[in-house]
Formats: sequence, C-alpha cells, structure tokens
Amino acid sequence: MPKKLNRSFYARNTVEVAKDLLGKVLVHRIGEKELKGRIVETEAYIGAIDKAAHCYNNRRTERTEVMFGPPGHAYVYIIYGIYHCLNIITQKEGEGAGVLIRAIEPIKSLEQMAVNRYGKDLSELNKRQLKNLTNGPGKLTMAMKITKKNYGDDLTGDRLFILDDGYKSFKIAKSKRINVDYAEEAKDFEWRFFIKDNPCVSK
DNA sequence: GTATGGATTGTC
DNA sequence: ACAATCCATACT
Repeated sequence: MPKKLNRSFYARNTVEVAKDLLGKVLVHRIGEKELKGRIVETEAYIGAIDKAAHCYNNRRTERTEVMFGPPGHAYVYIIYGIYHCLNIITQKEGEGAGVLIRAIEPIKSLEQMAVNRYGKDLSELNKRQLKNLTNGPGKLTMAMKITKKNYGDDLTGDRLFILDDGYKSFKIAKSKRINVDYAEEAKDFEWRFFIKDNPCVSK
C-alpha cells in the first residue's frame, strides 16, 4: 500500500528532502478526478544561506510568508507573470526553506493533463507534445492544475499530497541549479537532483 | 504610482 | 538565440 508522506518527512534538512522526494508520487485531487505523477527532478532552496531563495535574508513578504510556516505545506508562486511553480516547505517553522519540484513523470489522468496543457485530447498530441507534458516546473503545474489556489495547501491533507509507493530502483544524479546565475556564490551550489536517465527530466 | 526583472517556455 | 508576458517587489 502506498503511504502518504507525513510531517516528519518534510521537517528535515532541505537537501535531504530534495533527494528523498525523487521517485515519490505527487497527487492532486480535483473533485472526482485524481492526477498523479512521479517526481523525477527537484531543487533545494535554503533561505538562511542561499541568495537564490525568495526568502533569503529573512525576506518576508505576502508571497514568501508560507515558506516561514511549518513544513509540509505548498508554496506556489507565479514566475514571469505566466507560469506557476510548486515548492514543498521543509525544515522547521520559521527557517524559510523548501524544495522546488522541477519535473514529474505522468502516471494517472494523462487525458486531463493533455487538456490542461494543450486543450486537446491525449490522442491528438504529437510526439513532442507528449514528451513536453510535464518535463519542467511550469509545465507540470499546468498539467496538474496546480495554481495559487493551492498556495499554503497542507500536504498531510487530502487535496494535494505525496505518496511513497516503494519505487526506488533508480540512481540519483546532481548538478547546479537552473536559472539562478544572479545568485552570486549560491549559483554554484549543487542542489539540483534528478533521476538518472529518466526521460521526463527537464532540458 | 511607477519601474524593474524574473526558481520559464515556446519559437525562431 | 530571443521574445512573450505580467505579477510581485522595491522604491518614490
């Protein structure tokens, strides 16, 4: 039986959580529908020491407030005025840290994801559209219909949560994070983790 | 009120 | 390689 990740899973060092989230299953329930995807790429952000983090230097705004709350909640923000990004809050309340979910492998309700991404039936998608369904932070939120309505969602609840189904036959690779060149020394932190050779990892 | 730039994506 | 696109933030 797959098991829902509990609060203590998230209440640990962010880099450890980022690695351990790989292979887990992200679930979003919308009414009767259930969308699922396996997490294949993550990035860690730790406000206390990380100039790339929105909450660096204890920067508390309306947007970042949830990052300073208890772990196991969703931080959803809008990037470039267009796309949404999903983060999972980690460590202890007040610390300001989280994990960006950068890519998933679709598992369930691919028909709905096709409609959410392209407004088309799954059978009408070409090869490239299929490959690009959820292989990026903005793409997966669009496919799973994760929006600012999910801001602050408690992942121990029943709307948005993460399952451990025991999948662990993979190797973890790491690299520098994507698009944080402005972050001075923090741009070189190797805090991006992904499942080696998985086709759904971002480009 | 105004200016600035971004934890991205799609197209050229 | 670069434009699209607009919200959140910082500053006046």
